[in-house]
Amino acid sequence: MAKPSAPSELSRRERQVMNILHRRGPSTVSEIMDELPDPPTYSAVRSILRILAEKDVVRYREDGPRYVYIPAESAEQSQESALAHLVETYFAGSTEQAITALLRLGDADIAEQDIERLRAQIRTARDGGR
Amino acid sequence: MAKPSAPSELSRRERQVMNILHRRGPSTVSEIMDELPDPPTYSAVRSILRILAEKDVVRYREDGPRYVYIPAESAEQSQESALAHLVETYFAGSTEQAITALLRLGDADIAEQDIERLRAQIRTARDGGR
DNA sequence: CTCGAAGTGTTGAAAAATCAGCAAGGCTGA
DNA sequence: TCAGCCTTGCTGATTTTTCAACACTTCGAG
Repeated sequence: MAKPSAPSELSRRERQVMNILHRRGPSTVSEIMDELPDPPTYSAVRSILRILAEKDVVRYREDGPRYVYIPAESAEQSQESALAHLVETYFAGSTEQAITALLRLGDADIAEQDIERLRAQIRTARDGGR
Repeated sequence: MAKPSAPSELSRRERQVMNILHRRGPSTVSEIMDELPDPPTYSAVRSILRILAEKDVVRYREDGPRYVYIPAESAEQSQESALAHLVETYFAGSTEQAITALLRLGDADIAEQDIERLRAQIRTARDGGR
């Protein structure tokens, strides 16, 4: 049944819509349209959603008078594959480097030595876990 | 001078090429072509690279007889913006949740209690840094 | 020197994506 | 009730993306 295929297979607008759905969770056409950059008409947004539904990457259910769209993959699956792809693409597969960068991003004021300490502890935890 | 604009502005093929560049670092046209899924002809890949260069998202330098392409943004900048976007899109802006997920991804054998301990320490480090 | 392999520059056409318009149905509040 | 508003179903055209072909240059082997 047509696996969701790689995310890189989605077009630009399709990806924008999927990002919105991942960020917001269940959303109506209007809500999606409001968040799109350079928003096209209502009809155009609906066309994109129709295509995404055909590709089985979104599902929808009726909620009273309108449709509510959600990603077909579970949030956990999406998070996992997105993280895996990012680590592979930007950090040469090093989860540790990614975590370090994330720590800096989360709070730029963390002292360097604290980061070093955390990295060491992460390493220890990993070795211990093996 | 035309800032690189959002990555979501890139088309599908353009994005695929950028991912390859981020992963491999400096690459020739042939190398990029080899890594593309459903690789088109040499000419087609060159066209994409030409457009990316016009958009100022890649640069190239001559290396002997051929061109070597690299992303215009520094690796650090790219990592940072990619992480920020991912945290925002998939983790509701919570760096902590993202780190937790990353720990699980990196080594599924880490014991739950170890993860909890790390999370607590991260929180402590963050509060201390403020 | 001559030939072939490997690159690049450019152009234009095929394919895909994007978008808007129109008709019709249902809900809501006056 | 019924008028206005919001939504969906459908269709076709415009714009963008994607791709391949051709001509020219450079480098190195024989």
